[in-house]
Amino acid sequence: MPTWILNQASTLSHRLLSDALAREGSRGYDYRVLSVLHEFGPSSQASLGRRAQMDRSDVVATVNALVARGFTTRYRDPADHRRNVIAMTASGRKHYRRLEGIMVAVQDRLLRSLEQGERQTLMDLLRRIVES
Amino acid sequence: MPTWILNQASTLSHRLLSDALAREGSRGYDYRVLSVLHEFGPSSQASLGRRAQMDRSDVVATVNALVARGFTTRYRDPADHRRNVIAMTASGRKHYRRLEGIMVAVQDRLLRSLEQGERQTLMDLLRRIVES
DNA sequence: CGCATATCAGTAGGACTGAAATCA
DNA sequence: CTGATTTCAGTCGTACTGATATGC
Repeated sequence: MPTWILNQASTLSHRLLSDALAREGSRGYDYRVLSVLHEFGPSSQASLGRRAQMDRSDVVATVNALVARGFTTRYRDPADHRRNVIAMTASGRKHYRRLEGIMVAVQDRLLRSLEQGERQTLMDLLRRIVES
Repeated sequence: MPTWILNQASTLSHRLLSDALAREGSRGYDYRVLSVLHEFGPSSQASLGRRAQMDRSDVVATVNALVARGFTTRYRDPADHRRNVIAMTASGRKHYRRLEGIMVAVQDRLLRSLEQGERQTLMDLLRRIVES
């Protein structure tokens, strides 16, 4: 069944990913938050959640951990006191680059049995499912 | 990223599936165990686990629930006292048929934006990833 | 003995909920 | 007031581990 094979592929992907990220002491949520910060710069937690498609409460926990490790800062937004501004530190950027490398390697490991064109096709089909 | 879009598709699939199964008071594990029993007949818990790709301890919990609802029986295997024999009851078969219908409907819902040939292609690509 | 099986207790990460407090 | 934001304390289903007991 499609749902079953999809689940198996996703489980494999998740295992490869979290094993690899764990070697840097990180998990999926860490990478997702850092990559949004990399792409969009300093952001409120709510916007991190929207862009990384994470729940608000998971953003809190993830940012707690990132701040504790010195990878991001968190301060109240002077222009809107409801918001926190989360920003990457230099060491956070370094950590993000390491995670980026890991991510690229994992993509290749996951898709190694497919040709370039097939990888494109797969992405296209999955995207259409998600966007339906 | 492939891992990301794959994860999104799988999350959508999982949501459709568990919402639909929940309407019959079941979860994914229930269906997986019942479908193995349907295909292979009475089985030990270890073989259920191997065939449904479930952990031994999750099989225990799932069979507990299925027995409690009268969908399967569990008795010691007279030929090998280490084993339990798990078998579907009549009401279990009826329940399984309901779940089957739900599963088929969910596949169609999930893949509704793809043509028949594209569904085949997708399955083929995913299978090759899993089998790599 | 080694190995397979079943059970229990517990862990881990991800997705999510409800309620409370703060403030634009 | 309404609505957005942050935080806390949980739940849920899935996947998995370690230890124990039993019996081939």
